Amino acid sequence: MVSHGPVLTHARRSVRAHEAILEAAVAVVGQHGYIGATIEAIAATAGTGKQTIYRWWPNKSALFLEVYAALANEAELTVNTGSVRDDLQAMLSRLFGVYARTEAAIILAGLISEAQSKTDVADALYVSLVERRRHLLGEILSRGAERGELASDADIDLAVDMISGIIWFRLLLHRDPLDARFAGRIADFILRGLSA
Amino acid sequence: MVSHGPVLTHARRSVRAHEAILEAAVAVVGQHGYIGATIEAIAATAGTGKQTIYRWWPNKSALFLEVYAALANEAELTVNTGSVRDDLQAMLSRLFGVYARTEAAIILAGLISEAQSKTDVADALYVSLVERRRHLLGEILSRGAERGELASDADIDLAVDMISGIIWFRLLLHRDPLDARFAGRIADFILRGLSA
Amino acid sequence: MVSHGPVLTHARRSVRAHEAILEAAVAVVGQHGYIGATIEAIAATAGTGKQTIYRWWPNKSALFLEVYAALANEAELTVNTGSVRDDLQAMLSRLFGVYARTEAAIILAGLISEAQSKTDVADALYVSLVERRRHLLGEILSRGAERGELASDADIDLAVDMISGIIWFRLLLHRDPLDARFAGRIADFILRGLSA
Amino acid sequence: MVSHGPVLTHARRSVRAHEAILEAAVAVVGQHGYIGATIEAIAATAGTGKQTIYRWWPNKSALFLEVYAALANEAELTVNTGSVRDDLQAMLSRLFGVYARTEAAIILAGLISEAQSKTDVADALYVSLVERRRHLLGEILSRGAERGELASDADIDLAVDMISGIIWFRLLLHRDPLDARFAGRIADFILRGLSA
DNA sequence: TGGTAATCGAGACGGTACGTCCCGTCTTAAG
DNA sequence: CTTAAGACGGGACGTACCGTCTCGATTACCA
Repeated sequence: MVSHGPVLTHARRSVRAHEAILEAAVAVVGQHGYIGATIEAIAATAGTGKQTIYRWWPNKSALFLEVYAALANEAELTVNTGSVRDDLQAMLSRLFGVYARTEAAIILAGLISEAQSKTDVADALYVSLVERRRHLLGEILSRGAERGELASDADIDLAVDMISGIIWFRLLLHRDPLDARFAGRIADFILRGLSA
Repeated sequence: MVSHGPVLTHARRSVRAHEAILEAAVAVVGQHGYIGATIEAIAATAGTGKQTIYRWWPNKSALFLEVYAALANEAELTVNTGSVRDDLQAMLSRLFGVYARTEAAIILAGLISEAQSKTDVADALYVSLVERRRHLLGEILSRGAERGELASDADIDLAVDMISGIIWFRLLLHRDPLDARFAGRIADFILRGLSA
Repeated sequence: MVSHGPVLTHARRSVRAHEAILEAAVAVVGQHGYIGATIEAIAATAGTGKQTIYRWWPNKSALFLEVYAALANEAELTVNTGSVRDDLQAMLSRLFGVYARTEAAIILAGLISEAQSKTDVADALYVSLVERRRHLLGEILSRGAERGELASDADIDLAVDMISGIIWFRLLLHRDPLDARFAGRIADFILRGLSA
Repeated sequence: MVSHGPVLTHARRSVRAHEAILEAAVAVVGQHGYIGATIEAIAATAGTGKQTIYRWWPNKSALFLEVYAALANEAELTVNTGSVRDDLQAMLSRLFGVYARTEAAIILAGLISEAQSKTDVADALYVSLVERRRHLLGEILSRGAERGELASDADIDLAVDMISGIIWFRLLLHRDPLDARFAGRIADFILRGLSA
């Protein structure tokens, strides 16, 4: 006889409500900004009770961390063309597409703001965003180094953060566009910075 | 043309109250974060009435824009050593000092967050921060270009934003330190990126 | 006419749950008062699901009407000593005992309060309480009248309500005690009021 | 130089809001009963913020104690005709009028219910209602005793509570009317009960 | 004696109201 | 005319319960 794990004899999380809440959060943050996105409005938009939100997320940041992850699914950013320049160009273009199409930027800015005074938000953001991004970009650059495209003393770690940094900077100031041409300029600059 | 001078000389803006409010804003934002820094708490901490705050600043962002400007007086960042590397190193070290000693990062993150959905905040931030920083860094790099330290096709504009970007990135994720060594790595990378 | 008897005889009302709920209701009302006695708390105390309560009682007042009836079983108040004074004294003493030992007063006050705005509660209370009490006291006084203990023009109906009234008044203000001595004073006063 | 008492340098209670709240409380309790009379609904009806209610009354019972006092101004019940019967008849008729015209009964029942589990409500109710009523009725009967209308061993204290009791009983069961005829029956019964 | 349907505990759900905090406006009396 | 104080109408907070619902598990009759 085989144990099948814990037996749950009670009603479980409603898929419908869960999805409605995530969608409503996106809609409301788009209309009223991060600070203006109230749990009250999200619940009303989603057609759920407030308690249903609080039951599954301890606070607004936790909800929006999940919303952000759903919007900017960075797992889909992996590329491998055989050239650092092309990899960077492709990956950044794809990333820019996400930011252009979604409310990810507004949410990101709000989360960064909250992270300044809430350690748990900072931790979650670091793990789900910084480390993931470092990993993705690190792989591209490491492969380039192995192929001999980069200088032996290249500061890869710094390059990785510089890419993230310039994107944030442009993204959160939303003046100049994040487009394929900009991706190309970044790739060029980074390659020069990593060459001998 | 004749200057008539002030006519209504009764009880004008109280210097004491003004300063107390700015100081209280810093103190409160340090304790409760940007979102948690309420006008109510600032007024109470400053020992003023709420109305005195609303009389002189239209809203929280306006107040914190002034607080930020007072903390991070970027006018004091001008340097001119005769070498791009030394200029960068010096300027960044000085800037990092400001961020290390003050609540500027928390405030900056809050303002960026609000800028996502409030155009006036975005505008003010752009003028008082991005353009100023671009001007300062632009001067350093332009002088270097004139001296022939940089490649003729160097993407100076991008380099300038990259420097701002990496600083924000590190600053707002507050994990790895912003110190003189890091300033050096940035300077090195940028110089390589701008060379032939 | 043919009785078909029960058709659906599967899984009937759980005696254990029923009793546990009544006991829990008494316990909770004792701790938190009538308004504070929530179905949620009663279910938790009884160790049942909320639905089990709602299955058998339409609302809180219905539940507490049953609880009150179980506590203050007025059927046990019948007496017949052969003297109005002794009957009254005995019956009231017995009644006071119930009120002294149980949470009946708290529940009664809550039901009266709800009866002000809910006709069905008012009706139930009238039938199960006022009429029953009038009947019991009425019998005592009628027997006295037949025996010639009372004046021929005695206002028996008013006397009956006066007895109920003074008890409520004392009971719900819970300052002065409801004891045998008090029962005696009531009996004396009523007898005088009903004499010539 | 004369001290003029404490100097209050701040905004004071709004008469308009205060009155609007009391009136709204009456209106809402009339529509939804005591338990159903929510602070939220009262504030909305009064056109005030909820906080304005909570600023001046700690809870619902405190508010309704004031409302009850305003409705049933028992100070206006004093009478002195020279005869106990006439005094009682007049006073009760006047009191019945108040109860017939206002929501006093619903409020009273709610307060009595809350008094069962909240000592402060019980205390307030006792002082503002029971003692006041005892005093008023006590005076009528005492004067009668001095005039020799009553027996020397008359149980005046009990008579007083009996009058209050019978009124509550009729009032809160709201079946039979509280009218002048009923006032007469009470007066007669009480007089008999207090005679030799 | 096994099938089966109502009942059970548990608790998620859409709601309403709670009592609190803060918003931005206002009123007051003192300077 | 500004100030400190703080009341005001309003909106959102996060929590407690409402009464309804769904979910396996249990129960106890009936075939």
